[in-house]
Amino acid sequence: EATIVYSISLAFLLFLLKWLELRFIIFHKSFEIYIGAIAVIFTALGIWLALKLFRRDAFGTKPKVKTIVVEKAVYITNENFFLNTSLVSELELSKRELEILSLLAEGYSNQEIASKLFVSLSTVKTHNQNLFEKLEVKRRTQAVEKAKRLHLIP
Amino acid sequence: EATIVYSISLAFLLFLLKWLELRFIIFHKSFEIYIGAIAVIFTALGIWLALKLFRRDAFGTKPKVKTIVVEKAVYITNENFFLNTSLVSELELSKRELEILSLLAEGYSNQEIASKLFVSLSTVKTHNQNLFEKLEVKRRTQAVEKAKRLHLIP
DNA sequence: CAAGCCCTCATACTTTGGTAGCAAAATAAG
DNA sequence: CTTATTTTGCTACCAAAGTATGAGGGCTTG
Repeated sequence: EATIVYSISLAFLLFLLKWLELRFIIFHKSFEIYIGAIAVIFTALGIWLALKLFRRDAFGTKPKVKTIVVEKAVYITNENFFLNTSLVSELELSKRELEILSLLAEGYSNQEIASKLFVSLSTVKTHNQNLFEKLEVKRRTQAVEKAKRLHLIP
Repeated sequence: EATIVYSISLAFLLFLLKWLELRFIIFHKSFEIYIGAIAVIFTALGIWLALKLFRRDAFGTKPKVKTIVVEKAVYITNENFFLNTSLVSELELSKRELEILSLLAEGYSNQEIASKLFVSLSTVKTHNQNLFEKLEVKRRTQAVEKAKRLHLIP
């Protein structure tokens, strides 16, 4: 589109030049002025063309690289729970202990846990003992509270 | 700066033209070609100047819009806890019961709760009974789990 | 004021939980 | 294979939690 306009403009200008040539042929001394006029006109044409072709706003202000920073809220809930593994190793909690910890948090009794894990009540009690000692608590309810707080369980 | 370059370029080109004029004076027939060459040269100069002046990248492509999405972690903690009041009234939980429920969640024993609230152990036990019945649970640990799940406590 | 609810407390009893100490398998690590 | 850790299990005792039932005082409301 712009190219067509340019072509037409060019043709028109060449025609204008031809006319000027005929008209100012007598002013042989002003040949340089003539050339200068052409230079100026075509420079302007070039500038206009550049602006047109590259579809810039006529003002040519600052670079148009807009940086839009969008803050996306990521809600951290139980859904995206990640085990605090470093703390687990620090407290030297075993797999089984963590397993039992989860079941404690879900409100199961020792007997229920024993049944679920196919072990005896004694075993669960032993695990509890070790668990409470490692977590430095006295009761299962405290263990659950602390474990949740330390992200050991969801 | 660019203006200076332009001026110098213009001067140089005019000089070149003068030289060309002298050299191609014999080719009188190619006067139009000469003019055309000037037109093309100055058009190019104009384009270059426009790009230079308005500090565009030479490619002049589309405006670049950089969208940076920053993921911001929003931790859902006690801070944005709102009591599920409708559920409280639905379950007919009293103030005192909710109070005790919170203390249960924090891992306190019945005796500790009694001391904190300046009531007897019996009273706490009674509250617990009513609480468990209303929440339809059997143990304090289940009560805490359910209460947290139902947003009755943080 | 009587009815209803909440908070309080008590007794007696049952169940569950927690402590202490010990020890045998199973598994992992060297 | 040996050593260390984990998992499992036991007995016995004590502490805490939970159940059932009753009851008195305070407060609100029809």
